[in-house]
Amino acid sequence: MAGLVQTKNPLVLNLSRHDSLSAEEERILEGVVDRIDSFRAGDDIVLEDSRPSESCLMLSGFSARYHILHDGKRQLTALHLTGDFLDLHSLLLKVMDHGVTALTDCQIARVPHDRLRKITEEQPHLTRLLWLSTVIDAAIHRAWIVAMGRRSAVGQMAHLLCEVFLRLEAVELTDGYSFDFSVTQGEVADMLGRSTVHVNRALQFLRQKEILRWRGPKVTIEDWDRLQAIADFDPTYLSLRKEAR
Amino acid sequence: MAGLVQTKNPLVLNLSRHDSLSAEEERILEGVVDRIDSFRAGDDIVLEDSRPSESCLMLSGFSARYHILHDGKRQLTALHLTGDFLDLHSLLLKVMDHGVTALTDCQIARVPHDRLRKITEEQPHLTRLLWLSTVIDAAIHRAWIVAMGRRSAVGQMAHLLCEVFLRLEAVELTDGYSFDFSVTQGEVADMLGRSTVHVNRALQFLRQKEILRWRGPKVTIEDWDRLQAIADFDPTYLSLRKEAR
DNA sequence: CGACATATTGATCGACTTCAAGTGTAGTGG
DNA sequence: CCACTACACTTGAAGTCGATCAATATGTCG
Repeated sequence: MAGLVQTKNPLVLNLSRHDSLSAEEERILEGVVDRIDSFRAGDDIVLEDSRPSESCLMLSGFSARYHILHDGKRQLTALHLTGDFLDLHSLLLKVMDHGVTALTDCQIARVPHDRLRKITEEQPHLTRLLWLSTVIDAAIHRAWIVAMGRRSAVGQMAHLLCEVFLRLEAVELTDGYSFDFSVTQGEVADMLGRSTVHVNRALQFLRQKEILRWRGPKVTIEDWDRLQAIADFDPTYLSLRKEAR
Repeated sequence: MAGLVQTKNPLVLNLSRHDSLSAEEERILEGVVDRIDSFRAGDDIVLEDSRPSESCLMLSGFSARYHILHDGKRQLTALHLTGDFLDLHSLLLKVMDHGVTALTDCQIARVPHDRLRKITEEQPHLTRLLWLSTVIDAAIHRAWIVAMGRRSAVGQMAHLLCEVFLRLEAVELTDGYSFDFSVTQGEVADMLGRSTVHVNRALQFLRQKEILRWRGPKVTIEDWDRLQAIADFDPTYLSLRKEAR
């Protein structure tokens, strides 16, 4: 269970990125997590069409929302890393419109819906911050739509890497411009909506231009400015500024 | 101003699609709309990077969220019709990460953020329903991502039409399998992330197979079953069932 | 009618997919 | 320590989908 030890509750860390929390609010969030579960890479964490009675918070690893089409094709619609909720929206949607799969081994904390519901009854400010986290989810969806629709494969790849870097940096999982991102090119292809071969070639392009290194799980951004330029990247949508919400 | 007359407040109609409202809640929603504004096709309703102090609710017409890339390409990331909020998320995001443009002439109701905020302080159930509406937005985003990434142009086109039909039906703007949808093929192209020419050809395919008719603003689905089949369409993500939230 | 936007069509081009090997690299068991 | 296996990554070739370019309708509105 190495790597799990954290000073603060991950939910506190997550929400306090966007606004300050009172001591009282922190106390409440401490009590909201039920138990912790582990998953192996490839496991399903949440099933499509299920009706969860708790939501899942990532403590470590990477997971992704996915859809499978009738012809067997898969599309990932979101990537989750430490601190992210994977299915907070199930509190309101009731029925999952997608599954969630573990891309790497990962640990998640279970947050029972009745406790979240109690927060919505009694803690308006915390409720708004939880709401905010689903709204940021949606902003990321929009950025993906733009990238899929109107960027080249290389631009889209670069955009994803910019996003992942900043999101990991926000939870202190980067080391300079390096970070662990142990997903396969096939999985990246399913995020981008492209073929594995093409993802491979986009990465080769970025490597050959000395913008990126990616050996095994370790990604290093060698030229952040050019990566951003290729991606036409604007980080606004990640809402990484703290302000009163 | 024809067509505006409605028995119920549009916000009541919107939220009561997903759960029942008390008389008290309906009364509160009646008082939440400030004024009504009109826009002409092509107008910007909300600007990217702005910090709105009110959110906009569609009363009539069609509008869309959009992003413009550095090279001038445009991608629409959401389509809004009667009853939809275009920027409810600005209540929490504070800064708009996209613009909203009027695709047709349209009327919108302004809902001041301070009144919405008051609801979040005092009305947990209404707050959850507002939250739900942003969460459905996100579910639609995911459906678009899947369609862009893993469906053919024809499948994607069919999927969009299935979605628009059901959403319009939910607000009683359909007439059997017909509805008004006066957007240009260029605008559809910007929703799908494809070229105008290709959208034209996808539509011709659907027409030639006698699945669809589309003359001027009027769309008629001639074969709903085959349209759904081509789209591989599952309406779950639209959350069109009423249940306790 | 003229002006302008939108829709349609054809031809060409290129990005990306698919298919099919081949090349690591890590893990397993003898 | 060395086969042997299993993935993942890489590469090349061929094919296709969809983009782009360029005309030509068609339609609408003043």
